[in-house]
Amino acid sequence: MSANATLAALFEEMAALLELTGANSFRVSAHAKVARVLGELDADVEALGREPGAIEAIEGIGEGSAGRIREWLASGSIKDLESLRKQVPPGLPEVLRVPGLGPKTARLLWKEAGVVDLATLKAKLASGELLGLPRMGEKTLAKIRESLEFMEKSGGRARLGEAAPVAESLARHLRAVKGVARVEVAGSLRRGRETIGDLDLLACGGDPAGLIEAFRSHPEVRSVLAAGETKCSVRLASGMQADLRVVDSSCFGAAWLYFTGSKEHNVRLRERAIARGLRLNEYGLFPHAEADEDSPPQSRGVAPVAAASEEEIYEALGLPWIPPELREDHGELSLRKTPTLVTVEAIRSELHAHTRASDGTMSIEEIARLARDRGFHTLAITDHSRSSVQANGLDPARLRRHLDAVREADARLDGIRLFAGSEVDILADGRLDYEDELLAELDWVVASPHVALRQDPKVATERLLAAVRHPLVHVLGHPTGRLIGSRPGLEPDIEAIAKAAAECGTALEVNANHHRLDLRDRHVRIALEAGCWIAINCDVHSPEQFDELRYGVVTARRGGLTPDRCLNCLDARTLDAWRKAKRKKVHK
DNA sequence: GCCGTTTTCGGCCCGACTGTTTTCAGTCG
Repeated sequence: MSANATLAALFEEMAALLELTGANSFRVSAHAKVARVLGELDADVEALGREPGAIEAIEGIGEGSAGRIREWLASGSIKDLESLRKQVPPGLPEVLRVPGLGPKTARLLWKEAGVVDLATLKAKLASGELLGLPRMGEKTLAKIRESLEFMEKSGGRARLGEAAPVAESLARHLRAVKGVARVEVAGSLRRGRETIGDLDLLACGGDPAGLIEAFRSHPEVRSVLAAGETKCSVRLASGMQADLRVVDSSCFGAAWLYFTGSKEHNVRLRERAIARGLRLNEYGLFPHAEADEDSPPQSRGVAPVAAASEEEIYEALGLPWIPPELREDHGELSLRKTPTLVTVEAIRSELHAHTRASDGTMSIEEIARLARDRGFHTLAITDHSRSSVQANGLDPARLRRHLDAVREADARLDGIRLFAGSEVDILADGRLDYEDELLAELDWVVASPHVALRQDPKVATERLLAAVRHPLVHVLGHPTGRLIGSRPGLEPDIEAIAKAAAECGTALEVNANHHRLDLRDRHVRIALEAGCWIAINCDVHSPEQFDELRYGVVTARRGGLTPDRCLNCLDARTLDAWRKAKRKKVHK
């Protein structure tokens, strides 16, 4: 684990321990913020530690935390953390992860009932001895039991590609309710995060009670967690939680903004509102409350400055509309105008696809026709190379016959250009899986790591650098090889890879498969800052995988990708020229 | 603990829902 990730985990732990010792809540959230900032930091905190003042310069990290970070970098431990660990049972922080169970309750259970971890919590729930503690009635205990059960079964977040279809099914179901004007997805799904904790939907128009009734009666709903007049939370059969809010159409924009988040982005907006003498909530942007009025402005009939659309709220705050994918408090509030990010519609080619020759399910002609039907002008056929035995990789003789077949199809089919290429394995030592002589015969080379994905980061960096600098490679495919939720993959120095890729003109791939999303969002940002070309590829093996494109696009958008830096947005002639120029450039 | 178009002290985002309350604390997003 990198120093950044380790320190993020330690600050996360400190925040939890502080909560459990009953520390000031602002102190707790300050630690949690330091953890978040460290986790998302692009720069290496170890390197920053060597520059005086560099750690303190990071927004959200003050003198105290910077001191603790340096203490850890120098000694490998943090005194304050060690002392907190002595005050709290080591298993207690995991009790905080039980949904519905917060710091106050965890502390109560610990101090009053001797709960020290999930195991003792479970045992004491079973024995009935928790009943009768302050605020611990039958219903509360039943909810805790249910939450524990849920944690054991599902344990975590769903992948974007699994959550999105479920949310869309719920939205369609709600749109069929009589009188409904609008139903939209919000939350981390709208922001396009690679994993989703729960689904957020927003609706307006029609009868709120009818909407809530329709929501809780969707066939996927297993239990209802809460249902009020405007809000309903359910647990789905998949274990995921889904929330619906019903709002008035006059404040739909404020609600959509609010429930899209992120939480940190919202906090920034509210701070900005206050600085302008305004007050922002999910009902709108209002003139700030007078000192003696502490009830919400909307309940006093105060007219909002803006509420109906997100655009007018941002405008009233002196901001351009910010695409949801950028709402993470990563500096987006300093944007002067709305960036033109890449879209699914702007993608005109697929540059990484497999046929039956290796491990795909389609013939050359079938996949070519599908690509053409989707409006693509170019498709790169890139079957696996010989080392990928499990994927039926092609040896040189088979590859040459396959190239002939692709070129024959290219000549025969109208309306689509086929590149005869390969997805060539980057071997563990950085060599490619075919001789240069053969690679030179290919129109298109995607080089990807498939084996030795637990390499030391320094070795992995050298390995990928060798592929990026190879004169015959066009694209570095799924650079880290990670699989979300199941395989961490390589941890190369992405800045070094990006720098080399920019110099050599090699494109870096955002693999759109929802298990991969590799490069990930923050890597895309690093690549763009270095000046790289990006390719968004579905890595198609079967027809439905063309539909994964949107996950790749949204990931690239989160990294700030504009169409002018995206290979797949080039027109056919320019792309072909890029392909040829790429090899000439490096051959010089 | 962090931070600064009132500030180096005194703030720090805001409302819905639930359960156990007889007016509200706790949790969540």
